[in-house]
Amino acid sequence: MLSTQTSEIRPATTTLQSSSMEAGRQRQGRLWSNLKEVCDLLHIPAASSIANEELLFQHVQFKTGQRIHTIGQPFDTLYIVNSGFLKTVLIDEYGNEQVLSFPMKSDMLGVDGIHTRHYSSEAVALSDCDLILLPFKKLTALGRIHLELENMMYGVMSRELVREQAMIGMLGALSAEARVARFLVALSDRFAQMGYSSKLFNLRMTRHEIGSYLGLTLETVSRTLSAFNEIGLISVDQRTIGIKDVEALKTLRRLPPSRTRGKPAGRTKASETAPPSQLLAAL
Amino acid sequence: MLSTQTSEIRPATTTLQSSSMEAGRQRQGRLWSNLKEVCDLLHIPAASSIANEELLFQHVQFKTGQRIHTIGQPFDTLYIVNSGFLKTVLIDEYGNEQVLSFPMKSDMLGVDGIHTRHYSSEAVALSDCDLILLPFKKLTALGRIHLELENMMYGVMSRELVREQAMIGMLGALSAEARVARFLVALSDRFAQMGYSSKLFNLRMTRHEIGSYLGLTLETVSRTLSAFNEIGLISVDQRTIGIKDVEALKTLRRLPPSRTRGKPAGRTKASETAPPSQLLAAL
DNA sequence: CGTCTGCTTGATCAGGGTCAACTCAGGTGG
DNA sequence: CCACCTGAGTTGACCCTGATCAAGCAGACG
Repeated sequence: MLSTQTSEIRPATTTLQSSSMEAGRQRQGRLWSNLKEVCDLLHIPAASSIANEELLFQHVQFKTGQRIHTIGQPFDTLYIVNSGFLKTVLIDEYGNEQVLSFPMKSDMLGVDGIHTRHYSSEAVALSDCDLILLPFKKLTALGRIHLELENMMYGVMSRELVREQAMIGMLGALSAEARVARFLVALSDRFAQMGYSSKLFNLRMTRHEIGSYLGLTLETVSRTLSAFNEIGLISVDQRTIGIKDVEALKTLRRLPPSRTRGKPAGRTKASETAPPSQLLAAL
Repeated sequence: MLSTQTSEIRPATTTLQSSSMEAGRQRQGRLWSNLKEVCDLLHIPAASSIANEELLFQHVQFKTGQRIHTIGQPFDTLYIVNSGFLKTVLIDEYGNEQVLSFPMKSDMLGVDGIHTRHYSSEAVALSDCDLILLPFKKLTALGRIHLELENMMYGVMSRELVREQAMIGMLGALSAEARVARFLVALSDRFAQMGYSSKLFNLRMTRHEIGSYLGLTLETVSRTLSAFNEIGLISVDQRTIGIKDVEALKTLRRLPPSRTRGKPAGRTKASETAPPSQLLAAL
């Protein structure tokens, strides 16, 4: 499913269209990347690191719907997304899914497995994907030699932590409209930084998955998108989203104008700057 | 602002009541711990590590209400809680607080600062605290020599990540009653593992802070505690909580019996096991 | 002794969840 | 090639959980 729009980079172990690859080489019919390429992908300097051709990391392809790892499975490798889109989910005691993230290019997967030595979440490909394998042991050993790598590791984990903190903040304090709005903005930014259009893009996930991610029902997501569409903030056509008014989406405030406030004594005096914007009064 | 309580780092150079300290030694009128003590505190083997007396980490005391670090402040050190209770908070664009965690003994603070080199959250002492300073640079350098330390670092960060994932799952899927119930169970477990009573303990935080942490209002928290009290799950007297029926608290299911479900095709067939328990019908 | 902060409890309201009907696109098989 | 089926998405009607507003109380503190 979704294969129509997936497209994306598909190294297909068979014919290797190196054109679509930013980096990589074949060996034994598989694709490999060296340390420098991995660093580039992660946006880290990789300064002194020699483009060591002996030090190669294997790529692996997953097709839409395939599981990268499951909950409880023994952990031993991290993954970097080279191309494609995924979701990570938690499964609760009743078998319900809770989406935790939508990893895409340059994101790292599997970090949650380090602690208990078993993955604590499940990762599934939402499109055909190309991932780079990073055997954890090997990686930490390397980190001791190439300090940029070590920094990268700490940095990536910290970044992930900050991301989740922001997520908690959002779930704890924002209205449904605000959540959806920020979700769209975040996606837009992400696509931009991957070199795609930030104004027009395709959602790789279902309304249900978005809802799970945002702590909402799929109906609410659908209704909210429709509402945004009606007031001209975006255009919606199935999975295709057009961003019309980023600023409005960014500043869209929670409807409950307070809560959890310590002292309204605005810390950043920027408090009252945001426009009143009862944009969604139309609802 | 708030300078009354800020004051930062106050190593209590004065009288040193070593009684309340589990480990540490004086030097220049300050308290220090060696690597082994730090490892013990974090529950990591610390096997080969020599009880290196040259390698000392400084303690710092904070009084109730003091700020350990603030958002945006340059990052250079991590903290381990040796004693006391804290909260970490995010401040949104309107000055509202969002509680992220309630760190206590053996928890690590400041990890979110690694990525951007600036703390992205604020930590405040909810009681008098004793923290151990871990200069990040020094720590990573040490990690390259003492591999247990390195492991510890990755482990702690991963653990924190898993904790936040669970938090996201909770905020995204559980009812108010279930959140409060799980919060109490988690606290109970935590106290137990610190050697305190798991059946009777004092909340170190206000209803408001609990509410913020759980994504609820203080009124809802208060009402829920009262309800638990009435049906005999717990006893409540101000900040003092007595746990009466842990099991009920643990299995207390979300009231909305579904949502976010992918396919009811129960993965773990344990789906229907939990008791129907409309425990709170009394509400 | 007045004030302030934390907590409890009640009354009211609405955001968003639930249930349900319907449309649409793609895939399948006769 | 088309009928049929399935899953995604949209939309409406209804209602419940939990937020909001408000009043009152108790302990801490100057």
